[in-house]
Amino acid sequence: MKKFLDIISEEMKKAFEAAGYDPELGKVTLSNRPDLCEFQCNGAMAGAKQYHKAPIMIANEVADKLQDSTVFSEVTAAPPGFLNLKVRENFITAYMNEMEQSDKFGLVMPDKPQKIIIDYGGPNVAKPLHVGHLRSAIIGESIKRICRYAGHDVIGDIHLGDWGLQMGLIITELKQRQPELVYFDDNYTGEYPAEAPFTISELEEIYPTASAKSKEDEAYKAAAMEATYKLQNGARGYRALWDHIIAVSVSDLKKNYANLNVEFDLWKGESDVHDIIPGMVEKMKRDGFAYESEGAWVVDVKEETDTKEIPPCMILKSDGASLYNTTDLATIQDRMETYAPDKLIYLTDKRQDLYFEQVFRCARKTGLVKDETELVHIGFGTMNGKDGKPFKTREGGVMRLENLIREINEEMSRKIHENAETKGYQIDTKEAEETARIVGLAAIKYGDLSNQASKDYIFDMDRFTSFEGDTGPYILYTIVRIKSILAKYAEQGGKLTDIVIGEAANASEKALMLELSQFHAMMEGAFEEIAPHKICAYIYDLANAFNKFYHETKILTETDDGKKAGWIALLKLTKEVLETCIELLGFSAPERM
RNA sequence: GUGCGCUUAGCUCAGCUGGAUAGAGCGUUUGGCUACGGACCAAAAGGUCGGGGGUUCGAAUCCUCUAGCGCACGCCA
Repeated sequence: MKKFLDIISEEMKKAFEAAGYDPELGKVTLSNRPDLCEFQCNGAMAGAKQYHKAPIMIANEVADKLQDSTVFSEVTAAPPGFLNLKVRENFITAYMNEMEQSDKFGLVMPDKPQKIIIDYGGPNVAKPLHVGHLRSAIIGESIKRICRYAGHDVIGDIHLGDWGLQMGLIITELKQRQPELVYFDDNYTGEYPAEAPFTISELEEIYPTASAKSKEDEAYKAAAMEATYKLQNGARGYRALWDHIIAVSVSDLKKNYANLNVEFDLWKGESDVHDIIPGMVEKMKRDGFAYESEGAWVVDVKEETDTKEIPPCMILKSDGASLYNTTDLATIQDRMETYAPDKLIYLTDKRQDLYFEQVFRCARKTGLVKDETELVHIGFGTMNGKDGKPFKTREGGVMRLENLIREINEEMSRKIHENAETKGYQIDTKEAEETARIVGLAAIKYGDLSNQASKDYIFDMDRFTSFEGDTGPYILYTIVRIKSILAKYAEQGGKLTDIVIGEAANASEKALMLELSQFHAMMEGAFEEIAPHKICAYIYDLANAFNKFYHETKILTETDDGKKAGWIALLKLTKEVLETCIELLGFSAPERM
């Protein structure tokens, strides 16, 4: 169905045309003076110059044409030339009922869905997730869901760091600790054990140890580099060991991401494109794009219109080894060949802006992607502590993600028990724990997503976990409250199906409907601008509109059954929209809290 | 040095792509509970939108200069 603003704009455009003016002037926007009107049109002022007429005269003429409009109940011209609008109750109500009956509330699906690959997460195997991985996961997951909801064919790829020196370091350390393992016996030809010779916690301890040793011990570092080389060039035992490392690490990662409600469609990594790198590099050399510079191989990516010097994109280091760029370029090639996406979206720290500019230009120039393939880098800001500096533990170290989640959950759990106590109801520990997990996740995600992704933001535990104000828990509370009313209504024998929203009886009810009617425009904006924070802003407004309506309206005690059913229908639609939105943000609401 | 980004209420953030009196939340002050869930609602106070100049009927928004802060600038990822 058409966006509400488009429908009423059409009505306004007809009026401009009927009055003898350019219909394009009839664009209607939300009112920024809710005390005066619901919607407004500023076209009269924009057209004043063109028609050599005072804007108020134009506005008056247009308003005249709308006096018996079926859309507007009120059209008034206000100096210097504003058109102040109110829509008819039956008109907005019909729109509400159409939303309720339509799939995705009537959101228009694209004629031709795009194939979109989103590259987010980006953890390294054998290293625990820390707070630095949080934003990529949260924002990426939400963008994936938004694109999918908008009707596109979306693939989320975690893009594991699974092929670099870190793997050689781990292998080297393992060899030092357990040299007797068959993986290190070059003459071994039998099957390797199915069981990994280490657990995830051992693995997580091995890497930092090895990394520290390599920084102090040259010989150790050389051994690690050799191990990396052997692994990448097909040493059987190392490859078997690598398989174990990946398996142990990935199963742990899956568990951690599942706790965040983050799911990847693909678990590909750097290792998957290792084999196609030589061919890709050769082709770039052959096609004359790559040339040798200071011993390394690079591709020029500067353009005439640049206001700054863009350094060339390096594809091979002077020692002949590949680097981050090489892997990313090869991954682009692989994705184009395997999935032929229309769009590639990357989520990383915004400090990589220039880097991705180089990679994208290089991919375009060397023909890895088609001209029409969109390459997008979403650079997000840093998550800072209350002091405005990058988030750290109390001791000053990097905080592990699971510790952060645990702290949030403990805080949530405390509040839930406290609440149950003041409200005087029993809550068993298990339910409290589960609810704390759900609400805690909403607190973290909403706190992150409600800010513009590109900006740094301050992670404030007290603020995010608060049930008041612009927070995840407040949104959930509103949903839970609606659920509670709907459940009571059903208990009293009320039907939740085949009910129709009635005409608004008061201002707050109409305001709620108007808020609901903005869903489509908001979703379009969130998708086009890849901006989850727009969803947050919307549901916050929607929750406020609902709470105000709720406060003024006694629903269950209403004696007019038709009226009551109409309100229930409106509540149901509100709940569905809210739940859809939080689903797109990547969290959900509990049954009670 | 060059480039990019940011600067809006005491604090944390919006601002629908140029419109009327710049909005929320937290905090502060005040009012509303036999509760369809008060984790709510209503109201007050709080601003030279970093600063200067320009574009025009009209600027937080566009242009320009400038200050402060952050970040990035070939062999890390």
